[in-house]
Amino acid sequence: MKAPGKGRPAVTLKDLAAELGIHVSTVSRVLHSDTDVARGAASKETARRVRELAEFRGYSPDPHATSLRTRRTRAIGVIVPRLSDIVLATMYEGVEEAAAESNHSTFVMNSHDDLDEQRRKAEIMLARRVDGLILGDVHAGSSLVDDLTARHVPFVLMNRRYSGFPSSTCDDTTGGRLVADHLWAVGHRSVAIIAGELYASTGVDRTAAFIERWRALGGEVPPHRILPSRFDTEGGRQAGEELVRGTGGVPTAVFAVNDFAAIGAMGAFRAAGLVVGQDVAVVGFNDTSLAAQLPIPLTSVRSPMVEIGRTAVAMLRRVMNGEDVESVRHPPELIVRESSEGVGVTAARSAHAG
Amino acid sequence: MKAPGKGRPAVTLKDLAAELGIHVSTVSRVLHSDTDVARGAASKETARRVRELAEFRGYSPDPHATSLRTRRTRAIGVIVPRLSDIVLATMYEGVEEAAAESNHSTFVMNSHDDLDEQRRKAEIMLARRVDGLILGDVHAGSSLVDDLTARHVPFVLMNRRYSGFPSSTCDDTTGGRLVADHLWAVGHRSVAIIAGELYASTGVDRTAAFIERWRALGGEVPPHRILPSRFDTEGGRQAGEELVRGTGGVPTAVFAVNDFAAIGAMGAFRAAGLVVGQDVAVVGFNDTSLAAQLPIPLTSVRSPMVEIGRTAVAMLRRVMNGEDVESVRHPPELIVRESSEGVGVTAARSAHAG
DNA sequence: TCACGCAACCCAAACGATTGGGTTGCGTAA
DNA sequence: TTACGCAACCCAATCGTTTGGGTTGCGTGA
Repeated sequence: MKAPGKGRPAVTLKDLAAELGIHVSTVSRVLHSDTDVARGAASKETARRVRELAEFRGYSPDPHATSLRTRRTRAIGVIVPRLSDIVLATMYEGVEEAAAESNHSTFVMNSHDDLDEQRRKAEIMLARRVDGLILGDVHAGSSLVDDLTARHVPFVLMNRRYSGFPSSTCDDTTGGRLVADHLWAVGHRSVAIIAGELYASTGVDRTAAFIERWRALGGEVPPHRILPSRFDTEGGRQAGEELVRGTGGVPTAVFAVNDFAAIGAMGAFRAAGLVVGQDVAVVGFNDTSLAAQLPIPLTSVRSPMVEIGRTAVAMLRRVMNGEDVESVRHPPELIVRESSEGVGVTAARSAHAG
Repeated sequence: MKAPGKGRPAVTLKDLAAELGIHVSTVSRVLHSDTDVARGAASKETARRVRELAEFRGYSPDPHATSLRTRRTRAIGVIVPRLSDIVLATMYEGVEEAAAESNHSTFVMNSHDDLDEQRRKAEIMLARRVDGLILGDVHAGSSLVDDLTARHVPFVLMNRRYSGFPSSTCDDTTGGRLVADHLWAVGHRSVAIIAGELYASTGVDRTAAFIERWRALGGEVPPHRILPSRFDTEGGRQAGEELVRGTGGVPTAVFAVNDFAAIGAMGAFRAAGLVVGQDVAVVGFNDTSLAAQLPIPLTSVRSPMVEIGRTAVAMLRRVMNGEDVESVRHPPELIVRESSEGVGVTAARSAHAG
């Protein structure tokens, strides 16, 4: 197989200037002004010739020379727990889109939700001289955000919030309430929560809001029915198995703060001989593309993931301009499907009867 | 909320040199030699002082100045169809890991499997002056690879192969055969294939190998039982619905070239009142983390996704060095689960009987 | 008539790092 | 004694852009 080898030298401002017989600074100014002539830098005619030649030769400014001179890179760094989590990958799509629209490039890195790795990755990005950071993996109580602030690094949070710092998230509080209202309305009274990681505001907020609303409705969620978990299918399965094994019987409804955890839990229930949607209702969160297509379609709270990513970029741009920004909590929407619908009533009723 | 504002100026070689009272070139050479002294650039004692101060001041070389001078960026560009596809996201994790180990950064972009966008993204990466490209989205017959070759851009392919160019992929041919052997052994004789996009070697190779092996075993796959599809759950559902609607009855086994398509198909079968694992066997591909946790665990072909990504980086490094490289096809492994196991025999038998 | 303004340019110093080629000054072999 | 080698440095050009500040030369108002 052929080995392509090195690329060829690119066209520079100097090349263009030489070919046109004018000075590079003139070329530079022309190519930077969007108007016809750059604040008197060149005649209309010269400007036209410059632009034509640049186009013809396929000139594209060297980003390193530019960055070296201007001290900014038009690059933003994004850190997420892991891109193989569809939720974060989708948010990143929004980030990439919005960044491209404002002529920025993005670097992404996985931190695997590890504190040391978060720091390490942030340092790598800063060493790359990114203009700002988007953190999608902030942990409750992490000192990283304080350090970044102290170092005057422009950044915003995404996905998870952290009080006192600007973030673009789903309104997880509303999301949790929607689920409580739904399960209550369908007739459930005995519920459990697969609550996610304790360091992630997503799981914490969804759980807290659910509980609060549930109480307001007159229900109760006993502590042993609130299970911290990983956010992936494996985590959901473990929590599901624990619920099946647990004392006091299986609840009639389970709220998993994440679709993947919900899927894992469904697996555990099924392995225990329970039919999801009949014996036990399951609700997830995020309404990833899988939810609707599962063998038993999953009720889930739809969060505007792409929009969350886009907003994060918009906010970061303002922060980089030194402006103040307010956090944005995007409203979610409950999508009811078979896993918790209609049949759920049966489970709840028979549980009451039994 | 506070607006962090701009970062502060970083330490430069000049700063270090001034503080030590020596010339910046000496500092540069010291910091670049891994040995005690740099080919006689400084005394042991000076070298020590330089390194100590650099560490103390937190010196990190400006990548733009370096790139400007050396004409290389230690950055590699990665283009994938979409990161929200767990398969590509996982391969990218391998890429990121391996790149970090050899001190390279990576840029990823989504092309959405659109030819124009592939070109556009590649141009953006080249404008960013990446040292090389990893393409995870090559289309059969695409001219992009030829153009890149003509321009002497170092690149390798990942995930999908393209004859004549170096690639790191799963051995999809073997994968397709494994599935054929398995379904045949379990007793199925009436099968269908949800074949994926026709421009992707993954789907094409898996399908072709399955068919070839199936014929060798004495079976047959009628053309109307080979359904091209998108790679996501929606695509699988559509294909599944078509199979259900189709003339000549539903096959007893279905091979979807992708786990997500398999999940979509399972949804369609279930909606039609068929029980997967009993009435119809389903096999997926890639063994994503979902497969094992589904309500009906999915038989799937495990492909070493992280390793495929890592290998792509290793290959690209060689290409960037001007060396020749051979394509690597990573061997897959069949993981049999409920969706096609045991019970499948029943379906096949009763189909024969009926 | 003459200075003054303005259009249309040019000049050169940065930005931070790398690197081929010096320049010292000292020890030592012939 | 002298030249030669070598260790330990320094010098300056260079990568491609940007940008504050010139310098021309021509038209024009007073």
